[in-house]
Amino acid sequence: MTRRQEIMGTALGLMRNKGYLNTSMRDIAGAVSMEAASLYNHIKNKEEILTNTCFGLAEALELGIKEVNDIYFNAAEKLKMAIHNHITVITQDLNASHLFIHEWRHLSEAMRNQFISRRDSYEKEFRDIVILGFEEGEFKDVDPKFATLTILASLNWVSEWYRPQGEMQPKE
Amino acid sequence: MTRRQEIMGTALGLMRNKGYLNTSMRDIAGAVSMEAASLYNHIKNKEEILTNTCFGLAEALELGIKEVNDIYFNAAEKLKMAIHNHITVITQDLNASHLFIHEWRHLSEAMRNQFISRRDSYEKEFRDIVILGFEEGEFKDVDPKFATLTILASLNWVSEWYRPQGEMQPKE
DNA sequence: TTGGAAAACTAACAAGTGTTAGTTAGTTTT
DNA sequence: AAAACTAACTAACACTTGTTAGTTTTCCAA
Repeated sequence: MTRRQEIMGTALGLMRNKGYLNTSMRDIAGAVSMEAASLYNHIKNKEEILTNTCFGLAEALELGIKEVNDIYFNAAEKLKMAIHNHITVITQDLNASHLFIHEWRHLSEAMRNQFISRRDSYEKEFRDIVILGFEEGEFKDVDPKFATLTILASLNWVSEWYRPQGEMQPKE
Repeated sequence: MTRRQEIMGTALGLMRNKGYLNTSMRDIAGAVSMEAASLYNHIKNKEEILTNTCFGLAEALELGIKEVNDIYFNAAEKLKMAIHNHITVITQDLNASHLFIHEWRHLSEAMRNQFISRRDSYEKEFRDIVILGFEEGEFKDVDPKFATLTILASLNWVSEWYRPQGEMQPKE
C-alpha cells in the first residue's frame, strides 16, 4: 500500500466518524504520524479526497447499471440485478460510501453541479427500470417515482448499518 | 413571531443548505440583518440551535409512537399509524428534520449519547411492532430487523425529496 | 418625560483553518 | 561523483471561527 492510499484510507475513516468539515488536515496528518504540510507531498489538497471518492463511486454505480441494461431485458430481473450491483458497490468501502452519500454537498460548486447531474441521471436509469416493470404489469399499485425513491433510500441507508462481520450478507 | 423564533427558523434554513458546521454565526446574523454578537441576546450559543431541534423532534416522534401503542392492538394497524405519525412529524418542518437526521453527530458528546439512546429506543419500539406482525403471521417472509431498518430509511429519506407544494400528500 | 430593560452595536479574544515557502536528509537515477 | 527526486520537517501566512465585554441605541410602561 502506497503512502497515498494510506492517507486516503485514514482520511475517509476520520471523515466518516467526524464529518468532512470537522476533519482537519492536522487530524489526518496526526493519524498517519506526520505533519499536516507533509500531506501535500501525496495529495493535492483536502478537496481531492472528497472529489476522488465521490466521483469514484459515481463511476462504479454507473458501470453497474449500464451492465444491467446491456444484459437483461425483463424488468424484474433488471431490478434485481440493479439492486445487487448497487449493494455490492456500497458495501465495498463503507467509509467511502458514507462520504459519497452524505458529504458531496461540500464539493466546490463546479464539482457539485457535475456530481448532482450524474446522480440524477443514475436515478433516472433506475426509475426507468421501475417504470418498465410497471408497463409490463409486473409491478403493481405503485407510483414509479415514489417506489424508486423508496428503493434508493433503503439501499443508501445500508451503508449506515451494514457491517462486514454481521449476520447479513450483501446478496441477501 | 418573536425575534428568537425568526433566528431559529433562519438558522435551520441555512443549515439545511450548507450544513451545520459550514453555517457560521455571522451567516445567520447576516440573514436576519444583525451582527453576530447580537444573536447572543436571543440564543445561548450555536449548539443550542442543534440541541433544540434534535431533541424537539425526538420528543415529537416518541409521542407519536406512544400514542399508537396506547390505542391500537393489531400489528398492521399499529404499523400504519406509526408510519403516518412519523411522516406527519418529519414533513412538519423539513429544515428541522434534515438537521435531526443528518447533523446530530455534531452534538457535544454528552448530548450525542443521550440522543443516540433515545433514537435507539424509538427504533426498538418500531421494530417491536414489526415483530408483533411477524408473530401474528400478518407480515411474511421478512427478517424483522431488516424490514424495520428499510422502513425507517425510507421514512427519513422523505425529508430529502418531499415538497409541500408537490403532488404527493403526507397521508399517501 | 423619564427610567430601565431589551436589543442592537463595536472591538477584540484565543483557537483553529487550509495552505505555501523554504529547507533538509536520504535515496535513486544519470 | 553529480544531479534529481521523494518525503519529511519547521515556520509562517491570511483568514475564519464562536464567543465575551463593554457601550450605545431603541422602545415601552409609569
